[in-house]
Amino acid sequence: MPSIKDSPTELRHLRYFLAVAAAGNYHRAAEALHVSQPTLSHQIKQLEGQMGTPLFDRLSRTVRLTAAGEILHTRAVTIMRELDDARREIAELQTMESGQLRVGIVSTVNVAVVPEAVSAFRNRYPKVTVSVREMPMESLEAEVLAGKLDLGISFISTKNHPHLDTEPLFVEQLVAVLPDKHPLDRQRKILLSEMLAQPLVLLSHGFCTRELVVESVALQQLDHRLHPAVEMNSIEGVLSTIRQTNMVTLLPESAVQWDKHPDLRVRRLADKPADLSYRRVGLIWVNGGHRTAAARAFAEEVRGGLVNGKKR
Amino acid sequence: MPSIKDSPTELRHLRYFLAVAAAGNYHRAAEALHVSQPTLSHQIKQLEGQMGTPLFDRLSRTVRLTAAGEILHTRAVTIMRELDDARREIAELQTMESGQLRVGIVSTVNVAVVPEAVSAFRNRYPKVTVSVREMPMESLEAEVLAGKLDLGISFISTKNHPHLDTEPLFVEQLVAVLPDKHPLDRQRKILLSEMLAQPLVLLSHGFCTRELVVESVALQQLDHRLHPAVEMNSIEGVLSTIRQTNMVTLLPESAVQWDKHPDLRVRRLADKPADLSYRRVGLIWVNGGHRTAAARAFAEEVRGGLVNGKKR
DNA sequence: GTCTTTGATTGATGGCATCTATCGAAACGA
DNA sequence: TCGTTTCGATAGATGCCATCAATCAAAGAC
Repeated sequence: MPSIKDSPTELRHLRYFLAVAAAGNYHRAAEALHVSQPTLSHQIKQLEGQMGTPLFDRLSRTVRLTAAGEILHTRAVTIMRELDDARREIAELQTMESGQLRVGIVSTVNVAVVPEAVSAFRNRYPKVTVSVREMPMESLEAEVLAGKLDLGISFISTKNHPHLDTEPLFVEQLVAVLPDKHPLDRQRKILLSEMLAQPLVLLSHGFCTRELVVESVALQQLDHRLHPAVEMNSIEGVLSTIRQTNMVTLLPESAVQWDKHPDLRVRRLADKPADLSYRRVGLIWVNGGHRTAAARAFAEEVRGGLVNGKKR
Repeated sequence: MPSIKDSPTELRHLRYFLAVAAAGNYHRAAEALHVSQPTLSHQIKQLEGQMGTPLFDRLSRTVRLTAAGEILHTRAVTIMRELDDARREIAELQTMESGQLRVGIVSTVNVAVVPEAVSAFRNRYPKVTVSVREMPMESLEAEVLAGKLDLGISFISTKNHPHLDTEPLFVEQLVAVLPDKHPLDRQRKILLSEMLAQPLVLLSHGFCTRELVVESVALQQLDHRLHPAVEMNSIEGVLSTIRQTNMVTLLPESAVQWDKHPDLRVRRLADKPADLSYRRVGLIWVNGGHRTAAARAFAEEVRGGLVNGKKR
């Protein structure tokens, strides 16, 4: 099969064309381009063939653009500038002199880890636009997969989507929260079963932290059914209620900035770790995908905000 | 010398890149491009190397643009459109669906030849902008040479600029112009010397038609010195003066639309042609230059307006 | 006139885009 | 769970074509 090759226009043609137009002279243009003059002649002739008309008037001592040449010249200049711009823009993306970072998180990590990381990241890379969106774990996975998020911080487990790479950050486990001078606080150890025997204030169903409590109970196969005395749909509400009613609650450790509540007592449960439900919180990346420089830097900030897998 | 080749970006890379982005799949893109899939892989990898970052995320069943890929994509689309536009614009120039025609003329040809040609040209190619500038012969030559005019209509002689190609159109020679019932009109023949014996109305010095008269006198080596009775600086003025004073004048034949002046008598001089100065009027092109389609078409109109080298 | 400078032409060469063939991974279907 | 299919990546061979050196022809410059 005699392949009909008509050698399409290449950027090389335009580069040579622009050089000749600038030099007004094949020899000097060839010199500037570090190619031989016959090469230039050949390529320009080829370009003229592709355009269907001469681009230069070969006068005795100089060459000059024809009308068609003028048209191509303005276009070629634009084309070269576009390509340069693309290169510069991409380079800026890598050095994070521009670009955006889109992070999706589940609400519990928004208390300390993420705000700190965002702050540090913004200080270091002020030109990068940061978007942090709090959302349910499922949407988060979907958006990371769809490329709408550069990075996710979510719960990770063995049954995460196979196209997602995960990296554990810390373990989120239940702590007992007691008002000051509560009787349980006098014990050296507090067990989950002891907490469940108390009148409890819990978050409403649907909150993922509430589900964590449910799972913990199920894990211990306690015959207690979970009977919260009060249900509320905000963490702050739960905490205020505890203060004023002398009741207690169970919350994930990282869901609250405890130092803002010095009047409350926070105690780890003394059950064996295996007996406690907990969730690993971690980074979520697309499996084969390119990790944005900004996303990588942000992940580093998040890791840096944690020591030995615990906050601070 | 081991030449350090870093294979610059070519349009081929962008074409392949766009095809992959559009297809979301190397194999289908390769099919659409009529190249093999390994070729695509190789070229895209090369482009990614040039950009310094991956452009596609290779996911399991599909490929997707990275952030850098998105940036390059918008630029590449622009680049391809620019090139297409250039091609289309140049094609329009050739088919005269656009463009401009810049003609320079000496004033004598502006009477009949040029207006007719302009009219015919505009009817045939209404999309082409026509610019006709009347100017002295010297400026005209300079501007044609400088590429500021596509075509000139001027006097031509052996001593025209060596970088100008000329094509004779017609010969402009002196005619005697007499008012009705002037005594000279009764003669079968009128000689230049007889005209010079009359009281003459002539154009002022500086008009090229006046110089033609001077040259004619010099050519015949008549000892007459040229003593015009009246000098005027407009042809219409000369003609009006003749009507009212019964004087006569000498003018180039093609400088006046004689049918607009039925009351005047126009007589060729009966001298041997060699004795008469005359000017060949013709087209002037730049020597090695590209002749614009519009200019060629206009030249054809001019030629068509003349028969046997005479008007009409 | 001679010498220089211009772009065009010619024929040879090697770099690189392209091919075929193959691999390995992953998704899908039974 | 095991083929089967569908991805993209890789390896080695091939041939087109950009490139070069050498040369030519024309036209200024002196």
